[in-house]
Amino acid sequence: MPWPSRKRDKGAVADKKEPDAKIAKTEETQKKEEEEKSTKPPAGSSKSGWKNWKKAKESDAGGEESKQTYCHWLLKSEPESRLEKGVDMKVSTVTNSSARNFLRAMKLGQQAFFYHSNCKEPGIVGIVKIVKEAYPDHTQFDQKDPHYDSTSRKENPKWSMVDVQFVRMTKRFIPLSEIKAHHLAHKADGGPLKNMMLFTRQRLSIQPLTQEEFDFVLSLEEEKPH
DNA sequence: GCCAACGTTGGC
DNA sequence: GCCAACGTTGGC
Repeated sequence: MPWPSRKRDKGAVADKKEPDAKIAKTEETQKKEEEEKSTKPPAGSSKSGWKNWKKAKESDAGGEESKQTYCHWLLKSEPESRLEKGVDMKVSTVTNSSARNFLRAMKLGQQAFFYHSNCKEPGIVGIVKIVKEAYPDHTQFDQKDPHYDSTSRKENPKWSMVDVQFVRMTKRFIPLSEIKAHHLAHKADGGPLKNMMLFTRQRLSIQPLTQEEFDFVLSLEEEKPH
């Protein structure tokens, strides 16, 4: 049986009960890396990979998905164990430059919905906040780690992670079905959830939310379940 | 650089 | 467990 492809995920554990859960994230495609490199000043480039990486992060802000300044997020997590290379993957992400860009756009203190996916009742269960912005995921350099990536170099790490901290559970479970019903209604009447990425980019595991989307979804916790 | 084949996500 | 959606890969 073939192992899942290496590009799959970098999942460190993000158990919501844990105060300093780490969410490891996405691969940068080689192409992207090259693009980023080309935006850097050619001289004096004996800077550390880390600095280059940070710089790339800043220069990356012009992409189509960064036109808007996002200040809230939705993080998908599978509540049940799924084994990958014999290791329990609590958080995973797609190999996707969008996911990577979003991860890196996360700012200290921003809040994110913690969403349970791939389970009987998918939906939002809680709120976490970013306590450490994107930094290289050390597991990609650890040969014994299931996420070891022989093609990633320390000077230019392919994978990143952020740290999030549990803030609180939502006052009630907010099921996907309910959010979806609003999304459909809002598509017709122009309401705040009309473009919500949970539906327009259904497979993206790290998604930004606008202030309006965040506020609206949060307001649902005050309502009676539907 | 198109696009068919393929593989995975994740709702149902 | 099925399969639609959709991202990725690779042949051309």
